[in-house]
Amino acid sequence: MHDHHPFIETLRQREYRITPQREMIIEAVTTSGSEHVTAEEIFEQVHDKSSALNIATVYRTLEILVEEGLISRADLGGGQMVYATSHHGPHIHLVCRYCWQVIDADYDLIAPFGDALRAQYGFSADLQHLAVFGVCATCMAALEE
Amino acid sequence: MHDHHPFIETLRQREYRITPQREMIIEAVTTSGSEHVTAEEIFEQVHDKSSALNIATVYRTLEILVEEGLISRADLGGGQMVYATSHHGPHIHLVCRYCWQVIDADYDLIAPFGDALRAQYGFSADLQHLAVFGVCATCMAALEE
DNA sequence: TCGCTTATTGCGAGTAATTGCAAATACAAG
DNA sequence: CTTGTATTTGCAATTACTCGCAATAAGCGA
Repeated sequence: MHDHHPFIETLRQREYRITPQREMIIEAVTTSGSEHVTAEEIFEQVHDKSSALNIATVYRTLEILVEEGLISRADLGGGQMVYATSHHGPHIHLVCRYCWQVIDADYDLIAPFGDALRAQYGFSADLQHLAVFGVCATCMAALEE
Repeated sequence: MHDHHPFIETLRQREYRITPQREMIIEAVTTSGSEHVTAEEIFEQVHDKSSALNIATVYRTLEILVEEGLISRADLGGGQMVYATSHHGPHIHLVCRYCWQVIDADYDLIAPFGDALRAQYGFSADLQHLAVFGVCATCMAALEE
């Protein structure tokens, strides 16, 4: 019983059933070269190898992985959610709503805010993969000209 | 040529054309009793009085109002975006991803984060109507039991 | 190994929001 | 008031995602 991937082992321990679909999706999401993947990209990557997969299953599996804290999801505004494995470490995305450029910002900037929410409201905010919308320096300069 | 609503006047000054549809949508979004409205609610409210309106026009008009800074939009996670007029004042929504309860939090908590982003990255973040996802105190207690 | 139970999948329908394009119309100029 | 034209609208198609339900199959015990 050798499972090849720690995510599989974690899911098994938490009493999820290990299906070929889930194995393929986990394989795809964790071996992706880029930092962020969309559900559609995962679907295509897996579908190339095996046609036994439905897009709804991709969404449902990613949902489980997010709930179990193995991956994180962010809305970068391009009309699709993006997913990242948690071992990339917490980070913030600053998304410009004019040029759609994404700037990666230091997580430490938002950490005090998370602490304050926990202290004041008992609320544990998901800030490890936060997307913040706004206007970047370049576009701001262009607007003010 | 008396326009009744400051938003109309602002749009006219910025060289948008004033159509009956835009007037009705602005009327609906600003006279709504509740703090947040959805595009669908606005559409229904206006459609009751005049059938000359399409849902796509509602979305396009709201988009303009957001871009012009007259209203703000937030994704509270229920599958629908909610809109609020800016004069309600800045506020944060803490959305629990288990029970979907929404807690209104003090804007002052997030203000230092916005300042830091501006200082360090020249990025002007839209934080005046931010939705933050996480787990509320009640659900957290239930999970840890 | 063979069933049994229950989680999971695939499929199709449904939802909120966006977009391309032709028809309609706001508004300025004559 | 009429005309010209660029903007805006309505419509239909499309996208990203979700959901209900019947069929399938994972994992357990015998």
